[in-house]
Amino acid sequence: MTETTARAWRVVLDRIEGDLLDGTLQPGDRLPPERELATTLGVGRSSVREALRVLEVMGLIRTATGSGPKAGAIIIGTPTGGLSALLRLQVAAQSFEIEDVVRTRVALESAVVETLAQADTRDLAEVHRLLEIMDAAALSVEEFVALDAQLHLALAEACDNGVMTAMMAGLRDAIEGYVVSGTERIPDWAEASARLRHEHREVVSAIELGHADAARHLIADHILGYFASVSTARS
Amino acid sequence: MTETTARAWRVVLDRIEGDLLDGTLQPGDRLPPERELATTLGVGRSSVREALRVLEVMGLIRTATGSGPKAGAIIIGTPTGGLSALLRLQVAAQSFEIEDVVRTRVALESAVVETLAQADTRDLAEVHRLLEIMDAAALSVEEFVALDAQLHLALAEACDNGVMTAMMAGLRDAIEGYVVSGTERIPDWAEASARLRHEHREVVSAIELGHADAARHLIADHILGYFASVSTARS
DNA sequence: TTTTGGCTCGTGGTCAGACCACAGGGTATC
DNA sequence: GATACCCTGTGGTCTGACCACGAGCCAAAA
Repeated sequence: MTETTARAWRVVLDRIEGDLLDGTLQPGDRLPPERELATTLGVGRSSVREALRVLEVMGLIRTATGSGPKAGAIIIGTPTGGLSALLRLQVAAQSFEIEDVVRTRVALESAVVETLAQADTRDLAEVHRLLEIMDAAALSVEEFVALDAQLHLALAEACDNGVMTAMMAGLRDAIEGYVVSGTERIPDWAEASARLRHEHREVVSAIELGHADAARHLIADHILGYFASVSTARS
Repeated sequence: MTETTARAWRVVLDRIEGDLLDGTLQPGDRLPPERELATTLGVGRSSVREALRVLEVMGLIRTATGSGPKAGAIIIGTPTGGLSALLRLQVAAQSFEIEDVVRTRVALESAVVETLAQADTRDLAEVHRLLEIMDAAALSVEEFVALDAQLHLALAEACDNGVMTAMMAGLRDAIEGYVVSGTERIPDWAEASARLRHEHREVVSAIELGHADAARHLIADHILGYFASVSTARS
């Protein structure tokens, strides 16, 4: 009864979600061609495309033109991009406060470092590699910020939790512009970056010593401290 | 030059995001009509619609037919729905593990209760209301699960952090099906629900006593305990 | 004058058809 | 046997058309 009122693209979306849930569609599979989906579901091709567009932006499918096995719409699982886009847009639309994003990052990263500190084994090779790079070279502000993002992301990835990794990346992305523009308010960048690098190493040390609580507080102070220094003068 | 390679709908999406960022578009504003956007940006109306569909699913706009001030596409900020849809789909596509979702919930809710416990003032009226309801009535499993979701969400809302609230709601939504079907594996539901209710009250007590660490551990055990009891036999 | 009924118009929702660009595979040619 | 060509299937896009809906307007009726 409500099927007639349901919008056509939602029919397509629900169908695909259903096929995903019951295993009809698996990661790596190809979706039927748009034209076929349209006739199968009794909707127009444009409605199918609207649904596919949503799936694409959310990182569920990848589309390619041409022919062959690599063409068409293929189920993938790259949640990071979609999460980033969503959070970025919500920040742009002012439905998310920067402060709330930062506090959420603190919550997630505290859990990350706590988990890492309590783990029996951990692979921090990438983290150490980034620490070295950030110390070695004379970096521009933009390069430093980019590496910093990579470092925090590497910590999340070491945790081997796809959800947390994706969320951290998304949250970071959402406030990327704010972080970059915020560096302008820091009077002595050389000193600030030295302090940030030192805090990074302290966090990693705490993790490797298994000091979970210390790591939690260090990372929280690290993040909050940076944003406090950046938001001194509120416009 | 790359404008020809950039896909048309992305042009629309980028334009709207830009207008959002520089304040040309504000929450509550109406977007130009689809046909006007199409001619303005030099793309087809279908491409405009694909972009608007993405914005709608992400919770950034609300569309309505008809005429008058309430019609058209209006900027809103309801990130919860979009986040839920995204996480739900990623879980369906098996790019998110249930276990990772649960652990992320633990991380966020730990932070929530810690923040509440450390706060000078807090409004837990809704939380207490839900606690009463869950104790008073003889609830079906579905009702109990729904109320439990509301309770956890109420805690997040008491924290006054839009990002965390949206994420918690989304994470909970994503595994809703799993939670409901998991109740079947619990042999003695009456005993289990009594225990869950008791744990809820313990958490709230710890918050109100200002015992931040205790609250953190209680909520973590509460969530992890439930999922451990539900996933005894892995298929 | 006031009310009421229908009319018009602008909006999103949908569909059908057409064309293009692209990539792979098959086929004819050298 | 190797190469160049065309054929086919795919997504990407545009155009035009129609529908449903809702608000505002205007004329006819009370």
